[in-house]
Amino acid sequence: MELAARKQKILSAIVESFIRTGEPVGSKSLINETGLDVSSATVRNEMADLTNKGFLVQPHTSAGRVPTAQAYRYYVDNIMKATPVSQSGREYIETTLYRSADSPESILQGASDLISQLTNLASVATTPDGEESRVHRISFVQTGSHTAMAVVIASNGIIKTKLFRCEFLITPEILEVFDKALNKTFSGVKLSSINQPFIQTAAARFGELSLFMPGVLMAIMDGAKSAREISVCHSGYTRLMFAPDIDFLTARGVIEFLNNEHDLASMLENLPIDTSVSIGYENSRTELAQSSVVSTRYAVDGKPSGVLAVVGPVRMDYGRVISILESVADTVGTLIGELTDIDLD
Amino acid sequence: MELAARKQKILSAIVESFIRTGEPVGSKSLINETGLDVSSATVRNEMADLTNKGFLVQPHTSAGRVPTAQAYRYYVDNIMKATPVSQSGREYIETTLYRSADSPESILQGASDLISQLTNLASVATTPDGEESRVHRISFVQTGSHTAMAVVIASNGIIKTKLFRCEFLITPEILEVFDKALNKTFSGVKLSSINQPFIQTAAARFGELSLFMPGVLMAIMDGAKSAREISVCHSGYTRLMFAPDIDFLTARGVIEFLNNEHDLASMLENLPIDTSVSIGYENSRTELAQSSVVSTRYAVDGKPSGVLAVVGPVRMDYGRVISILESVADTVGTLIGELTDIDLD
DNA sequence: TTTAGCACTCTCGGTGTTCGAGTGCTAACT
DNA sequence: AGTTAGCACTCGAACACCGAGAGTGCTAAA
Repeated sequence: MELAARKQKILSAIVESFIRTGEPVGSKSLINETGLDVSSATVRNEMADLTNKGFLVQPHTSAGRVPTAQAYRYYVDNIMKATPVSQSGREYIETTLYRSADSPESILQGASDLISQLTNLASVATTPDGEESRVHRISFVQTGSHTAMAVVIASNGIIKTKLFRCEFLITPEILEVFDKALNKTFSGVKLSSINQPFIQTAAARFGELSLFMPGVLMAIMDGAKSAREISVCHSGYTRLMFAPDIDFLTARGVIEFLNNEHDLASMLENLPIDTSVSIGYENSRTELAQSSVVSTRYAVDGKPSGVLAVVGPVRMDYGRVISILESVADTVGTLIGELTDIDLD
Repeated sequence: MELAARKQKILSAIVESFIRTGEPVGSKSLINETGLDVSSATVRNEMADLTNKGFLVQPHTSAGRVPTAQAYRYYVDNIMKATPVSQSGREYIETTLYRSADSPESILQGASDLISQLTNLASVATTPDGEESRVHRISFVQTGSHTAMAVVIASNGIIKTKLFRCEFLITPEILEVFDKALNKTFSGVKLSSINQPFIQTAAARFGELSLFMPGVLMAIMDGAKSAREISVCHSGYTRLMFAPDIDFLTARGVIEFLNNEHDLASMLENLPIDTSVSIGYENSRTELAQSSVVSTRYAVDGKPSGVLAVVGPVRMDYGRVISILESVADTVGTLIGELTDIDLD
């Protein structure tokens, strides 16, 4: 639905004023604040129209108007211009993230921290999934007389370590045997196909040698699993409790939801590829009906992968949040790209 | 201060009733609920006395009495009997924790989760400090053409991995050289003495070889540092928000405090060795003035080390919480003890 | 189409008023 | 001397009421 120029101007002014002050805005004060060249009565007429069309509501008869989710939606889609991040802001993002550019997990934890800090809201980020990657190599390190560590190096640059225990005394020779046999079996295998049946077939192939291996095989399976699985980083839940318009129940609901790995992951999975804004009840989750979620995906080697998202009150500065998210997404994408490029032959 | 038998009985009844209901308790209702064989007037007289002595307060003239922190203190010290954990409860604790008995960190994260789940409150736990431990061994794993991982194995069983990057192409031979040279330098060295100066002296000793090593040395220093430092696990902050008597501001303050690694660590450090209860304003931190902290330390090989703690409303079931904490502490102590015993020669 | 004017509506903050739970005190009782 | 019944008193919670102020919708004139 397209709105006439003046209606749009008035709607925009209302949304911006409300985002700023959080107070319902009346016809008179709107004229005072913005330099609109019409009388309050005209504004009132337009407002009545916008109310009929579903863009505004009145908390009660004698109060000003408050924008509905539909108004925010229109504002975000048709009016708002993204406030681009300044040069110095970009540099800050790059240098901050570069400092934690060790592994995908630490990059994304850093990104989440950074986003939360810049927006002053809660933030979540997911690592790229590893469904398509393969085992690059598996190494072993002795950590004790009966314990050792398996290091699973995946083709997407993710490295996972798992400890395991053996009944027998571990020697360098034994680890050598493990290394040879297991790399032969696992190298190049897709992470997603390393499951219980695969492990059992592998064990069968090793014959009696497999008796020595239950711990190792489990460790590898676990390692492959966690290298394959998306992991969710989050940051700044307390900031949410300081955000305006967020009362106890809302904050509690949102934080509880964000802490529930399963539900959160399933929501994040379903987010679109582009930057998107979910306002209030547009969110599928009732816990988020009082909040908005702004999300985007970063691209690794041109392919959209993990998501970066911000959760905050409906009344937030969408323009600023979107541009911060997109800037960080850019940087995260390149950093992770470099990680995978350089490391593998 | 010792109280006469009847006074003590009344105080106890008031505290227990208030813990249960959260309502100020009056003389009449107290008689109804407990089987006290005196009249309400007598109870009133005793109550007036207890109020003078500072054990009770009235929110207002015509309300019942509410126990003060002093009353809880007296109750915890003189009246309360610890509710021992049942046999099945103990078994549950043991089997749950055994499942995550890989490393000290995972044990303590598991312990924190478990405590929070059992008490329905927020919980924090710290790993043992590594000030006294030494480097057992350092191993290297190649992870890419220019990257590798240093594995620092400490004498207390803590294992830390750090990634590093080299300008030159890494080969197994180079890692071999690193392994020899660095284990010679670092094996047996106290973690606490591996700092910037130590690294610099070491680098000087390697002569021109050290030019190849800045990344490795940094990785080792970082690894040693994180193996030495106490790490704080926490769990169940959302549960705190569901606890009775915890309003938005209190919850926010407490959670913000718990999220501040530095402040939290300094509080935990100063906790006594025995099980202790800090009630309301007894806490040094103003953020915790509305809450109570119950804490204990687990012992590894007979030596008190990390702490387990619960944070919750003043009105909590101290007996239950204390016994849960102590049970978990027992199990954590033995599990960590086994970890360090078995793994080193 | 815009605007001035006006009657109307509804919240907010302050002010009684009632009701009930709980108290402290006193005098009688054991 | 300690305990208890009785009673007057206190204070907060709940509710109704009121006036001020902000904002509206409608109408009639520009």
